[in-house]
Formats: sequence, structure tokens, C-alpha cells
Amino acid sequence: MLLCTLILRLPVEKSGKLKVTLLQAWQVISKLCPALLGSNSNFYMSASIDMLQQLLFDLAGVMPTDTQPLFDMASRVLLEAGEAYIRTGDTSRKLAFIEQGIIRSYIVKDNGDEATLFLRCEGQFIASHDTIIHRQPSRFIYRALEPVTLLQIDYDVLEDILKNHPEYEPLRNFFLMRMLADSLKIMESFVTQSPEERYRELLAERFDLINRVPDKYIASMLGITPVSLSRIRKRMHTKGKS
Amino acid sequence: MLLCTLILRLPVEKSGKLKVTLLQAWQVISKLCPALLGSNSNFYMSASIDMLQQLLFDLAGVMPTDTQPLFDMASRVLLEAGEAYIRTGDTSRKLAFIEQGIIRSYIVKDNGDEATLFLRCEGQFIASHDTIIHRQPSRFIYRALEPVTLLQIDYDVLEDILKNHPEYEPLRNFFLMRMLADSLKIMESFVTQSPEERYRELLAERFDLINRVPDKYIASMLGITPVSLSRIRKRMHTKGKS
DNA sequence: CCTATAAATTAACTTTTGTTAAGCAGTTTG
DNA sequence: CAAACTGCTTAACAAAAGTTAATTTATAGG
Repeated sequence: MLLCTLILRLPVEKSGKLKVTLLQAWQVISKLCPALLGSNSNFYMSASIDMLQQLLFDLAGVMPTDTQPLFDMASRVLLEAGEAYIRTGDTSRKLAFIEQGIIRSYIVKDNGDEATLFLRCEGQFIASHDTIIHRQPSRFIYRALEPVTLLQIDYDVLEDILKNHPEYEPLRNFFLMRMLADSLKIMESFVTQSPEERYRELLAERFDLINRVPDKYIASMLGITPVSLSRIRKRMHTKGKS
Repeated sequence: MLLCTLILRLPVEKSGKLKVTLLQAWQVISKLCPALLGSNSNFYMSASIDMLQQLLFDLAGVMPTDTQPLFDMASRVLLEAGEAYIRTGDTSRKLAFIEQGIIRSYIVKDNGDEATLFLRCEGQFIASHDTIIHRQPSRFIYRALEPVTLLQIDYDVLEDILKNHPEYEPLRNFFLMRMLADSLKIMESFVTQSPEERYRELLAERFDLINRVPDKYIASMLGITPVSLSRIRKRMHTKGKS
């Protein structure tokens, strides 16, 4: 029972009965026992270049065969677990689509503590916002928490392509809108919810993330310390049975 | 002395000596006594249509005389103090540039409390993000805190214009980037700073705002209660003389 | 298999915030 | 002018979060 609590990061009743949905259980099992799903299967659905091409077609009606100029300029980047993708002081204007893995974006504060701004996984975009938006060296570090596969393009190169291929412009808008939507949602959560409520929401909406990432990064992203997150989880186990 | 404290929202030493810069003092005086500056002068610099045209020229090299199709579709909107610009449930996809005044964007929580997402003033954009990004009825209310002048355009109309005038596309990117930059900065402040530090920063960077807006909205935007903000300010007066 | 290391928990204590309610000052309204 | 109202402050108490440090629990390496 205790083992389950630690791995599942879920409330466990005093009786020892787990309160998990079938989907959640399957997710955990498939992670622990990949063999169950066949040798080459991968539980975490990886996002492919096809998704982006489909997206571009849906957004702008550009046929996948016509998007070669764009994807010719993109390159696939592989990162090892723990490897830094962007470091403090970098001036590159990298923009990437995560095909597989998790990237953590964080800043080192004056007192030496790290503050995690966000955790992004497959199907999401990451962008060096200091360099792209403000044209200043990055104050943030982007680091792979798992082996990561990226589809990367430099924002300057993208801008060049867009000059000759304005038909791809909807892709840039989609990227910006999606980044904006994410940020606004997080902003909203900070002014409307308590840390505990934010954690409950994360548990409900990004359950997979909680199981793949150390709690201390989750805590930091919620704006609290790991000690506080541990207490929140204890309160959730004992009292609120939701 | 007490009067000064209330109006200036600034630390007052026990001796009664005000700790304000010349600029700050002038700002307050000019607000209290507009007559000092002449009958038609306006201290808060209003942002004009010229600024937008200049911006478009800087960004894309489009001559101001060529931007008529764009500005023909924009309309000037006047709001009284306290008037709602966008209400809960609205489906319009309004996008506006604030020429004059302050707009507060807030949401009414389940318990009836209001949570302020942001306060925007002259020179900034506001946009109904629920309708524009998610195409869902607005959960937020946008309300004028002062008499407001807006330069408004519907996002759908803007998109139509952009189909025929792709040369204005940089304006949309600028707008999205700026909204994103603002959101990211606020997100960053929530994970790296305490409420007191966020208030100090607001005091340093948006001093004008603090004097034009009731504290309770500032508190809400910082993610705390008005009572807590009052205590923070008290701590700042007595202890930290910074 | 044992040890070193990192992550999470727990505890004790301090600080801060939330909550509720009372009071005060300034403004508006009848 | 008095009364109602709004916004800010203060107080008292409860709840939550920060801090530091010790302990337990995995994970990784030899």
C-alpha cells in the first residue's frame, strides 16, 4: 500500500484501497512494465512531424507536400536526460516542438534557489522567450528531464521563411496564441486559486506530468516549497477525500 | 502628513518627512492640480493613433498613409468611469488599444469574490482572450476604472483585413508578443517572488498605477487579500526603509 | 550487497497570510 | 447636514507557508 502511494502520487484511503481510475492505473502500470505493451511500444504518445503538418493544413489549408521549405529548415535535436538545451546567457533564438520527453524551464534566483517557470512535454512548444521576445541573453535554463526529441528551428530563420512564404503565417500565430493561452491560464490560477487548489488541478489535468517529474519541480512551479507541497499532499490524503 | 500617506501610497518617515522623488511628487501634484499645467494639459500621456502608425512603420516599413484600410475599420470607443466594456458571457472578439484611462480585467469566483487578472492603461492592448483564443464566451469582465478612450477593432475584422493586407501581419505579431511578454513576466514574478517583493516591484515599475487604482485591486492582482497588502505596506513603513 | 546520493517526509518553530469583524476617513447621496 | 457607502486600517485568531534540520525512502554506483 505504501509503495502505491509513493509511485502513484494519489490519495490512498486508510483502508488501503486505491482511488484511481482505470486510465490512471493503466498509465502507471504501462510505465512500470513496458513489456506489457510490447517491446517497442511507447506509452507516452510521441508527437510527430505529421501532427505539425496536419496542423498547418487545418489552420491554413497548406498541403503537407507544400510545407517542405519549412521543414527543410527544421532540424531534429536529441537531448540526454539531464542535458541543458538552453543555458543562462545563450543568445540563440531557438523555437522547438517537443516530439518526446519533458523540458523544464527554470531560473536561478539571487539566493541560489531555482524557480521552475514551466514543464513542457510532447506536443507542446518551447521557446527561448528572453531572446525571441526581448532580444536579450536568456536568464532561463531549459533542461531535459528525460531523453528528449525536438523539432527545432531558429526564430530568425522562421522569419526569413515567412517573408517568402506568408502562407505559413498561421503557424506562427498558432504558436504565439498557444504560448499566450498557457501563460494566461497559469496567471489566472495564481490570482484565483490557493496552492492546494492549483495542485489538485494539476493532478486532474496533467496527471502524467506528476508521475514523471520530481515533486520539487512541481512545487516550484506552483510557487511553493517542496515541504509545503508535501504537507498539502498529506492533508489531501487524510482529510479531503476528493 | 496622514493625508500625504493616503494619497501618495508611499512610506512616510516617523518624522513626517516624505520619501518621494521629484518626479513622483510632480506626478501627484499635477494630478491633484491640473490647473498648474494649463487648462488642456493632461499629465497622463495619452497614447494616440499616431503611436500605432509609427509602430507599424517601425515594424514593417508601412507608410502611415498606407494604413488607412486598417484604421478605417477601427473605431474609437468612449467609456465612462465604472462602465463595463466586456461582460461575462460576451462573445464579441474585441481587441483594443488604450488611448486613455485604465481597464481592469477580473473574474467572479464561485464564492462571489472577484479576482483581478490585470490592470491595463494607456499605450497597452487589451483583448477578450476567452473569445479570441478559445472561441468561448468571456468568463472575464473588463471594466473602466476611469473615463477611457479606446481604439477598437474586432479580431475577426482584423483577420479579414490581414488576408488582403499581409503587410500588416507584423502588427498582429507585435500585439501577441507583447501580450505574451506581459503574461510571462507576471508568471515569473509568481514563482520567483514573495507578495511583498511583487508589491515593491509594482511600486518601482508602475508607480502611476498604484496612485490611480484602489489598493484592493492591486492586492487581488498580486494574489493576496487587501488586508494582507495593508500589512505589507505597514511593514514597509516601519521596518525596511527601502 | 552495501554504500553514497537524491528526493520526499516529518517535526519544531517562525513568519506570513486568510478570515472576520470593528473602526476610521473620505465621499456620495438624499 | 446627516446618513449611507466605500476603501483602508487594525486587531484577534486560525490556517497555511517558509525555514532548518533530522529521518526515511528510493535510486545509483561500486
